[in-house]
Amino acid sequence: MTDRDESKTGPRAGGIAARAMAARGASAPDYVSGLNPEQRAAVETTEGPVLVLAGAGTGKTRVLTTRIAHILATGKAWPSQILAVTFTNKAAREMKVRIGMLVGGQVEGMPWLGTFHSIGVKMLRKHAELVGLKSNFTILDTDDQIRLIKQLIQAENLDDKRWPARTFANMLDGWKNKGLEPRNIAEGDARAFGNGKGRELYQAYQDRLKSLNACDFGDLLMHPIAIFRHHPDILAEYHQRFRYILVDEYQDTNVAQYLWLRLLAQRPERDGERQAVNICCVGDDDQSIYGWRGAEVDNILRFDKDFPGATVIRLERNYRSTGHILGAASHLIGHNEDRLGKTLFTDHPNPDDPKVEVNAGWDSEEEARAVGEAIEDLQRRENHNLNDMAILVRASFQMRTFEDRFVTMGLNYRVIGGPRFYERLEIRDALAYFRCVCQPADDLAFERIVNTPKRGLGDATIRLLHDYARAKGVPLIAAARQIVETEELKPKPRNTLRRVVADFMRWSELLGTTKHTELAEQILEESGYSEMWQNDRSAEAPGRLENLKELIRSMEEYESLPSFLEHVALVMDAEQNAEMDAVSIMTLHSAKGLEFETVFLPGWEEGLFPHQRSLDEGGRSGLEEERRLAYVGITRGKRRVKIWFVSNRRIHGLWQTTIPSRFLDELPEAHVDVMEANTSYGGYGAGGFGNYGASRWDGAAAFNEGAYRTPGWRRAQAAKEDGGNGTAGWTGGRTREITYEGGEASGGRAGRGHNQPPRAGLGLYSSAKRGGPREIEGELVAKSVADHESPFSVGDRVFHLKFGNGTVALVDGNKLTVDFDKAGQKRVLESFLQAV
DNA sequence: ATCATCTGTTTTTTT
DNA sequence: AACAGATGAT
Repeated sequence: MTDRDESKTGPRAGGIAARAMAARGASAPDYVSGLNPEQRAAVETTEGPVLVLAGAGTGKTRVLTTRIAHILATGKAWPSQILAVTFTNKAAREMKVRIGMLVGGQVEGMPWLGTFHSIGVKMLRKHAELVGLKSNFTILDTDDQIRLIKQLIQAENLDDKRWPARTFANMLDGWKNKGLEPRNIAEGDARAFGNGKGRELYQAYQDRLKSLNACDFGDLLMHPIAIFRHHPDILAEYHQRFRYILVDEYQDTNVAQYLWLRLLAQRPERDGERQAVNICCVGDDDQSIYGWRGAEVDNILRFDKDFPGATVIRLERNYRSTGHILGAASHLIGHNEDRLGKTLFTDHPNPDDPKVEVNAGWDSEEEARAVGEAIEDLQRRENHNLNDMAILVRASFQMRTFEDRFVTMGLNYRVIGGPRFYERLEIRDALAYFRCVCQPADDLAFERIVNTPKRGLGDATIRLLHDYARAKGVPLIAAARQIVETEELKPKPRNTLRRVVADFMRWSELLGTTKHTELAEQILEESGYSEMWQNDRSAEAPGRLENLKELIRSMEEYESLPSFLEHVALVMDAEQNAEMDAVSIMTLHSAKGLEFETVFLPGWEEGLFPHQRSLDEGGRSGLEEERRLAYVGITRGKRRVKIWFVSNRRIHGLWQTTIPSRFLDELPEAHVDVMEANTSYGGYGAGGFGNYGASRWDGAAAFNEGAYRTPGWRRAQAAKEDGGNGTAGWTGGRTREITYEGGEASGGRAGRGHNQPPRAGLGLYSSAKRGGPREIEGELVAKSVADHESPFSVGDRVFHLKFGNGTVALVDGNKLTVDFDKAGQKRVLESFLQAV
């Protein structure tokens, strides 16, 4: 190990260790005083393997950070001797801040606290030559990766439509997540792609990466693993260095990460004795939500075997949420079979706390509006900060509706993990320029910008350049430099290319001398890239220029262009201004680890949540992962959780009727309030979701069978039969009309009839008075659907809230085919139509 | 070489 | 519906 660390130089004055030691009290240090016994055990059991099973909100991060502070304070290790791995950059950042708070001041000197990937790069930079890379290798992002794969597929003379690069990229990712090299992948997998050329493509891809002096995300783990395996001396150095290893979110580690960790943690025997492995993994099997990305919950279950004699500590005392929220979450997650089984509890149950709310909406727009109103309400009436509220969605496309709504309302919001700064077109272009300057072998970057802005260097020229480069075996930039001295190109492109090459050479020379921010600016100016956007009259051009400025600004904090590029590749996410008061909108996945006073959970509908794809691809375990996601969502809330579902959602551009998520049925009545505006509410089991969407049951036998054994479901069934012919749900034609008018009346947004606030009494819960026809505002809600006697017949003119006017073309029970004047022919439910 | 139009695909989650 | 990529016209 060449870098200097504190084990050699001693604690620096003002360094973290020094401060930690100063903070240590004579007896029990005060940093443990606020801990409960389990937490304290997790902090103080520093020696040997420890597995902490930490339920949501049980102070997991606190334990981790305090443990580190404890190790430092007791002088067991220097900061540089602690390896602390987190799953996300956000988590790493937070840990740094919190350790800093414990120890006082900023954290410096924890060089090995970071994500698997950032630590991986750090190691790889040091030993790059061992895997055939140079220390300044580039990290490819998904976009580069796909472009490269596409080239390879074409080079193999495969049809790139039949064998999409994206698919292969996903396969690659899967293999690397499992720690598989080309020779190790399953035969079947290898044959499954590109006419059986999967393995060859993988190998070709790796070879190409090497010649580009690049690696992808997976390699940041794969390469270190290979190095550890083939160079025991290097591994031994790391063994010696890392006295303590801490791993956050252990349930989310994949096989590659597991192998990497195990190599670092398992020490060879010495004098017949296993050396102490001071590894502490913290996780929660109930929050394992990255199975689709190769995470193996199994890792957490196997901990004992990997590290014999492990101490297992359970944290079940929840400090975050109310009893109702915990009750709802626990009951829901109880439906999972594959779990270690923890039960969260709180010391402060309070029956006055608000129950978990379930709300119904007509469509996604109404949902957004209702959520917006609820937010304003909390703001106004309860004086809540927007910062204390979050909307957690299953899929990012859901965010847009909320954004649209909040913009018109003038409500501050902040999208977390949305379209990423560094993924924007202009940013990627600019970065490509910088990459070319820093890494002359970066062909992908060069290709990206040779003709951006348009210079007249089209396909033909690039192809020639490519061939030339391949023939000479040099990178594209080098080839370009040579080719302009030959007669290969026509004069016009040749001169243009010569200018481009000259530019890059000039910039490269400035790299060492000019300040990097100035150089960056200069590159964007001289290349004509800034000008390109200045001349662009499109609406987004000014924003793009602004982003470019922001890019330069954010470079200030880094010392050089290369180090900035590294940051970008790893983080991909720019800091957001956390200053202003704003509602957060994010996916459930990115919400993990966070908490909010109030949490909104929209989109609880079958197909969206649980997501259809999880169901299709993951079967039961897929469903269980979705349920864990729901659990994560609910447990983000400290005081209020408000769930929404709607009956219409636009998917792939067309409106679809949706039915409520099965997860709603899995919530315990005792902790849940079904928000209903109207008259009689007969309990949500009885009145409720079961009845909703009765029309969907027509062919949905599967829906009735199998998984549905919950009390709520049975009640729903009972109610359904109870209602007998004619009272099932809201399929009655008049229902729509009533709700429609209700919506208009209080909706406050005329002209958009389909928008309608929840108070209008959708009949979604069918406001069950058990056993009888239901009434809403004095009107009979349900009509017979049993005999399917449609009020419509072929040729009738009808109106649909989404599709507008049309003519009935076919009647099939309560499903009608309608030729809409504008929207074309659609198959719709009778209940969505009104006679005109 | 570049632009316009047409096609097909897409939308789960992320380091 | 929105977008990317491909194709054909200028």
